[in-house]
Amino acid sequence: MPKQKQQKKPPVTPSPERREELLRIAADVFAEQGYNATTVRKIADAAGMLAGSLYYHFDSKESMLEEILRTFLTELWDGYDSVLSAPLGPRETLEALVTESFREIDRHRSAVAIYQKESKHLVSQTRFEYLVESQQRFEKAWLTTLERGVTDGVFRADLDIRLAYRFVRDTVWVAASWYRPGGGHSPEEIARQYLSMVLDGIAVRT
Amino acid sequence: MPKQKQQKKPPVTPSPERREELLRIAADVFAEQGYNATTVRKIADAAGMLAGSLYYHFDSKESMLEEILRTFLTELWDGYDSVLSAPLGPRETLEALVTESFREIDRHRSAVAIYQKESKHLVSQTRFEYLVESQQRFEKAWLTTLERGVTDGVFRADLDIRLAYRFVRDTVWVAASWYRPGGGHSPEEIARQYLSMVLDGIAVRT
DNA sequence: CATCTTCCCTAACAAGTGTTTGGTAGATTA
DNA sequence: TAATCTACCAAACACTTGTTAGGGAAGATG
Repeated sequence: MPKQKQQKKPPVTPSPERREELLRIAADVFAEQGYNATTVRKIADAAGMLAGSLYYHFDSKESMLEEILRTFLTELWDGYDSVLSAPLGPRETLEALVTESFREIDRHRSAVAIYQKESKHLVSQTRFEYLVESQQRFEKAWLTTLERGVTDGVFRADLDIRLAYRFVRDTVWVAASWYRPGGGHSPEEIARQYLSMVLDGIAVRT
Repeated sequence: MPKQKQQKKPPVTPSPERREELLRIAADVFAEQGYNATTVRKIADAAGMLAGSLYYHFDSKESMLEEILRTFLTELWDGYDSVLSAPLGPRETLEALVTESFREIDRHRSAVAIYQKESKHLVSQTRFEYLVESQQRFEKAWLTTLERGVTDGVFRADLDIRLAYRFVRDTVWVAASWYRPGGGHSPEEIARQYLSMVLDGIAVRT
């Protein structure tokens, strides 16, 4: 990171559509090569322009990353909140959350991959504090649902609830690393299969 | 990557013990900050020396990464091979593989974390071709075990076997991202709980 | 027509990158 | 004691990095 001066926005007004398009391209490169391994020149290449031209649209490389992750999380919580505010039982809530997660993976595959790889190093920067907040809401939503399920007798009571949380969480989100849209499985179909395994296990019932 | 000339080893002979120690340190930094974000100066700092001094022990930064991953995979396959060659039923094989995996996470936490984050970009380089080979053996071992289980009637036949494979695989290895040795749970204890969830699910049986 | 706006290019910058070269303090060996 | 070896330092190297400044082509607007 060579320089860093003030961070005032340029007086010019780039079109939001072009911004979105460039962010989509940048997200794909970030996801494939990793944020740090991705140079602005690679992004510019993929967009068919030169490195400096990106700075007509964005303040910095880091701003692109932030906008990608923030857009994703905003949309994610739109979906989650509507699920969580619905009058569902714990099992139905879990099913809806998992399904919604796979839909988000389908829509924001690259952003999810970036989030998983980079969020851990980013949370220490004040600029990315919203990642921590989101993560806490996320954990609370899942833990509450699991606890509710145990209380209601629909989830097993003999499990470490925090371990179960991480189990479900990781199970769902790592799918972004191999999932490819249009690969025969719809998000709903994958969600169904995953839920079948998470809820009932892969062993035959005896 | 500024220069790159011949790759002949130095005529000097550094002690293997010191090499191992430095690799342990490097692995920790790689795992925490990511390979690309880790500069050789950071590694040297953590080791209490200067950047150039590392080159007395290693050819390059990439050599360190390769040796870390290769050491890990070698030991991993030592464990896996002894499990796979044992006369076990499919369920017992799966249990043993999962347990062995958590033991490896316990022993090579940093290497596992590095492997998960970086292997995807590395496989395209000829230097890291052994990663692909390992991954193929890995997939074959797991798929065979799962198929054997379906044939024997101990695993459910109504599941997409490749989805189940990724499910089990990811479930196990992402644990390296949060697992901390000496954190109350032994590898065997975590394996037991994970197996309970993977095999029987988290829902109460009705 | 002239002016402005949008969007990109050219060309450079300063800081940071992995790596090399030559040297040297201290222990080990002859 | 002298020679050798081990493990490091000091200082530079060629190159890459994110970023900036100034300019210009094409279209929209007056």
